[in-house]
Amino acid sequence: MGRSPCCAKEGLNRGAWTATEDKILTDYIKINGEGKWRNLPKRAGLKRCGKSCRLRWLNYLRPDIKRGNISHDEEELIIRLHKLLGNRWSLIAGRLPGRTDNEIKNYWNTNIGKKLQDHHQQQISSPKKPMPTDFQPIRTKASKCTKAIITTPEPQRCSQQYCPDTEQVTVAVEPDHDHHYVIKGLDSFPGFNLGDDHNHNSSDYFLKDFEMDENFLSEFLYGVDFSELAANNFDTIGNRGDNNSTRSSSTTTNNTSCCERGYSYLDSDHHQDDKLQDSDFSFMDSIMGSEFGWFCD
DNA sequence: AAGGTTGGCAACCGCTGTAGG
DNA sequence: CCCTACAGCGGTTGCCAACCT
Repeated sequence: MGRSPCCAKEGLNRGAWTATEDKILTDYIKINGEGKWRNLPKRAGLKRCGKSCRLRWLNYLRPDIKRGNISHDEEELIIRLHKLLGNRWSLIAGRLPGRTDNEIKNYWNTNIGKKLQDHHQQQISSPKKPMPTDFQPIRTKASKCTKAIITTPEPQRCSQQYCPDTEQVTVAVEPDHDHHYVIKGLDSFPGFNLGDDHNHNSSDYFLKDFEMDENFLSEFLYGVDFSELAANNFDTIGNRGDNNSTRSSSTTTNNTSCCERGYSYLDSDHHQDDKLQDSDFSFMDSIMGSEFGWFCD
């Protein structure tokens, strides 16, 4: 039916796995461990291709697979991660213990994606609640942030020399000796020199866009326990009594788009510590937004 | 009751990145 | 540097049960 065989070899089983095949595969992996998928079928005595064995193990037979429906918390987490990561199902699954990329992908396609589509249709016919205007994840094939575009609500504050046509300023972002990403050269932008001006709050400035190369995002997210964050209430990401995590608390209240509501780097309280700390992901709630109230209704 | 339709999910395909020779 | 094998990933397909007419 249109689908060509996974492995061109004749005599290999295809389609649904039998209980016997499952047992053979499970027993083999228990003894020999995962990996070497190509040789596994022959060694285990299975008439399957290696790819098929790997998939069956990872998506179904693995002992740590969580069964049952996706919970509300998990769903919210999936939405937020998808907003951040796009269709990087394996990355999303990595933050949901016991869930597989395939499961999340299927869930998205059959539930969440449809809800979003329905909501979009509803918005077109009778707009009620605000929906993110740029409902697109940020670029995900990225690994090192090299440039950031910052917007200010007060364009006139920005020197023409640096932003001749718009309210935007592009600055360089470089890793320091501790591998923290630092926005460079802000002091040279008169409009952003906040050293003697403490009247600004963190909602005044926004990172609008990022220019990144590979791995930046992965490094960025490394070590964040999203399941824990989910369990402790999404709205408090980065603000759970952590004195160093106050940057974004005031950035989530306006109605600007999610990108424009990105991490406010120029918080006057922290201008002397312009670093993205490894453990400080307080900007996440700004990036991912609190605009999903409409979804939960 | 029978046939058609839909939705959910498991499995497959093809592409890509990476390591090793 | 090139080639090959392998593993992993995301998109797509097919099966089947539930639902509808």
